[in-house]
Amino acid sequence: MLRGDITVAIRNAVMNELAEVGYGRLSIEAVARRAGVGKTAIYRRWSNKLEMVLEIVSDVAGRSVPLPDTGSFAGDLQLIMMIVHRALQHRIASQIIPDLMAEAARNPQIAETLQTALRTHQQAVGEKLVGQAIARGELPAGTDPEVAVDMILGPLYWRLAVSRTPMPDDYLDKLTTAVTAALKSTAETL
Amino acid sequence: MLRGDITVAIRNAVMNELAEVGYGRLSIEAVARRAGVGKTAIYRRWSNKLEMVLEIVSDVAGRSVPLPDTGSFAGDLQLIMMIVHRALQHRIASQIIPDLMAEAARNPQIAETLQTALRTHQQAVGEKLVGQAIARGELPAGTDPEVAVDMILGPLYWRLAVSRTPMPDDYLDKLTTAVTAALKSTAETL
DNA sequence: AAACGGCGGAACGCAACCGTTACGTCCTGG
DNA sequence: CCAGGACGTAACGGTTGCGTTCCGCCGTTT
Repeated sequence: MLRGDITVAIRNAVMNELAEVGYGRLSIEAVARRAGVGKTAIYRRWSNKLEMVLEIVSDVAGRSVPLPDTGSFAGDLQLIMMIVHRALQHRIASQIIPDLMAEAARNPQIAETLQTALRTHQQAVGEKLVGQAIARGELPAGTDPEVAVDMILGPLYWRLAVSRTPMPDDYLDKLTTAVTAALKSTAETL
Repeated sequence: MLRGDITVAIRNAVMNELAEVGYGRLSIEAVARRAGVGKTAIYRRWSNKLEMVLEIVSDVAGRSVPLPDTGSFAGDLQLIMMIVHRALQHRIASQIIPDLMAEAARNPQIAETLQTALRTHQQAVGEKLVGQAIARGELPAGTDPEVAVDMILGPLYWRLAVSRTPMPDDYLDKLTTAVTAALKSTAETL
């Protein structure tokens, strides 16, 4: 019975408000103002700020990225890099994600939500990527998917969401090369 | 004329409060309460929350890490990894840093402070590290110090401050090996 | 001994937000 | 045509924090 267009307006308002002021300073009243909506409309849908944000964010984050399978490890890696690169370049995402990550460090409920929304999927992609590459003989058998995920996401995240330094055109290529070399080397130490 | 012991109490309170609730929710009153101090004592030293936090944080962050020179690239790298690892494992640091980084994305003044306090120094370390390694012939001449810094800090930061997954004993070793291999490869693509 | 000044404590007026309630409007379905 | 329900608006009492002011205490300095 709740009107869909209003729910959409609220969802958008939450995302934008989250990007602008962060979770800590997000207020229901500001969301209502921004959405052009009464507070009542919000409280009719969620019972408080945390529940509202978690539901909305996990819904957005849950839209899963397809597992890559381009036929070669280099192709898969490049694809993932580009997807993450695009995602982290979105103004809203690049504001919200670090903010929620920081918040997750002190709020177990947020942590758990992000965990299930992101990490589970992340892990699956990592394992598939590495598994395929090993099967094709492109990576040594002992390669650790966990390290792989860190090596792939870490530098990109650092650069785009933390350091926020402008990224030269050839940067992504360099990074792809570097990560490939890095992963090939990890198993050799065993 | 301001009493030093009280200044210290306030500084500690700010750091702890920052770790617990984050910048967004940090309140002067809570700091005063925590430090066992009147609000007046705080306003006598700083004129508002932002100024207070910036002064205190940049003071702490400014304590510079010595430039590494162990004689070999592998040694330098391992040393840096361990230093960063230790730093990011501190309860307070691992809470405050992501929080301020997120805050910096929307507050230019915070961004600038962190920039001068961290990035400048970071860059110097990166350039020295890579420069030494190139001089020794351990890295190819075209190696990009910027990529190097991202490859070194990115995965560690991701793991310790974002993902917060427990770290196996051999993880640092694996990472060191991987990063070394990664950096050796980057110049080859030129 | 007296003056100075930082100190904690308490209270100030102001603003924002919380979560709830009451009201009047509008749209929809029976 | 009428009932129901979601809507926006407005107000509620309560809480929290701001930045300021005034007080009385107490250790230093002179």
